[in-house]
Amino acid sequence: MAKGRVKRRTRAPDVTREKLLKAAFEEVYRRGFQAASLDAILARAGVTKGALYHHFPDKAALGYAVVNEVVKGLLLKRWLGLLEASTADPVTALQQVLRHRAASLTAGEIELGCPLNNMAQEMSPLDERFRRHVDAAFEAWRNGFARALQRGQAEGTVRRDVDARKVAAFVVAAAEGSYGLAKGARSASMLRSNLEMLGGFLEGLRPVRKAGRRSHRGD
Amino acid sequence: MAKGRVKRRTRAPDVTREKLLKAAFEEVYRRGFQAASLDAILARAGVTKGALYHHFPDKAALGYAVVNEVVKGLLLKRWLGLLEASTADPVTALQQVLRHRAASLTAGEIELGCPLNNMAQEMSPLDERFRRHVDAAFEAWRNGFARALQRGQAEGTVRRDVDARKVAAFVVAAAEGSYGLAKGARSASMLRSNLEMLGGFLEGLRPVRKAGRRSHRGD
DNA sequence: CCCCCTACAAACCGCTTGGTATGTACCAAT
DNA sequence: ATTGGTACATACCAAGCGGTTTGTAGGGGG
Repeated sequence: MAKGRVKRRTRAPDVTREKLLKAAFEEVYRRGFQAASLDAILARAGVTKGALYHHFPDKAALGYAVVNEVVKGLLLKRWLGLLEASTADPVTALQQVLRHRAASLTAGEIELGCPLNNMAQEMSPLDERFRRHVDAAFEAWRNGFARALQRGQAEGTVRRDVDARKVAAFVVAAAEGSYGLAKGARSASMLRSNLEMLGGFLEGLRPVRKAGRRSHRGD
Repeated sequence: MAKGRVKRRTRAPDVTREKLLKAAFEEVYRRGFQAASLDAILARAGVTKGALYHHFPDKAALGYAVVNEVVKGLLLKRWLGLLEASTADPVTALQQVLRHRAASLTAGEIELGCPLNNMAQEMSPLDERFRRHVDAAFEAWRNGFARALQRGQAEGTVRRDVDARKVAAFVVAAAEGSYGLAKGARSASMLRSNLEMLGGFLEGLRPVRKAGRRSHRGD
């Protein structure tokens, strides 16, 4: 055969690794993890199997890395970034986050839903390590909300008779459920409506400042 | 048995069809639709490919039938059966449904989540017909809740300043999200806590009475 | 009785899959 | 200049996939 050079670009293993992670994320986001083809990922990344199996022992490890190094950061940025930067009380700040999410929806987000939730629903029952990686990301999310609420409780802007961690878990669940339903219905308006409702629920977390306490549970 | 015949059981095409649907449901529920192997389904059903492809044109059609003839009915029975049978006001009835769901959780439900939601999340972006079948089931669910709330609005047991359909969608979303998060966290207590929170949210749907509150006690 | 269509069983097929084996260009250390 | 490990590319493989083809037992209608 001829001497034809195959122009091997200068070595940059970390760049290759990130190209793999990005391509894997995109493919997994569209097709799901199990249905995501390694060949499709490699084509998208512009590398070959040699590169993949040099950086990752197998497909599962690539999936774990996608969760830890791509999806987790993306989610925390989206849901905690604005929250932790805000100086408002946590209820208001959370409502701002919800409104900002509702205002900046993309078509892809409606169609494909939340990448973390997708992987959670698909892989949690099938791969315990997958489940733990995903749950760690969810826990970070819940903790971010819980810390904000606890701060509000300390500052007196959030009712003290609620369990901040339980409320945080509920808010995350309601948000994920809303994304999921909207994805199934292909309806951005349904998602917006649900996020608005969730904001209304948060309103009930503000302390009641009328004289005397009201009990929501009968006598 | 001198003859050693391969006892071909008497013809019962509808029985065969239901065995296929049941087996397909179980396999899809565990592995997801795409990862569900036809061979595994057939082994579970105790029939062969000839039977499958006699009753269904392809794998997708089997999936649609599972949604329409298995999952949809299961879901509506679980979430609307008790609701529509109840004579209480819709808020109370919905709270009863949530409590009943929380009380009758199985280990499999925690591990595998909601079968309809699983299929919705996996297949909605990949197959438009799948999405429509799934969405029809979700719509029936939302409509069931919405009708109950509208009845309550007509009877004066539910606030009239809320959009019953939007509230219904939110409740379904919150419930599904709760199942999903609990599945990822493998936590029955988290699911129960979330369902309880959702019940608390429903409490806010009761009409506000300026002079004292309603003190009608049921059960 | 004899059809003959229904309701399967069994064998088979092309293709894709995740994973491996092997070869080689790059580059820092010697 | 030689070496040697790193960072890939290429070719290959067995297994499993959804789907098709072919054969045939069952049983109601004539």
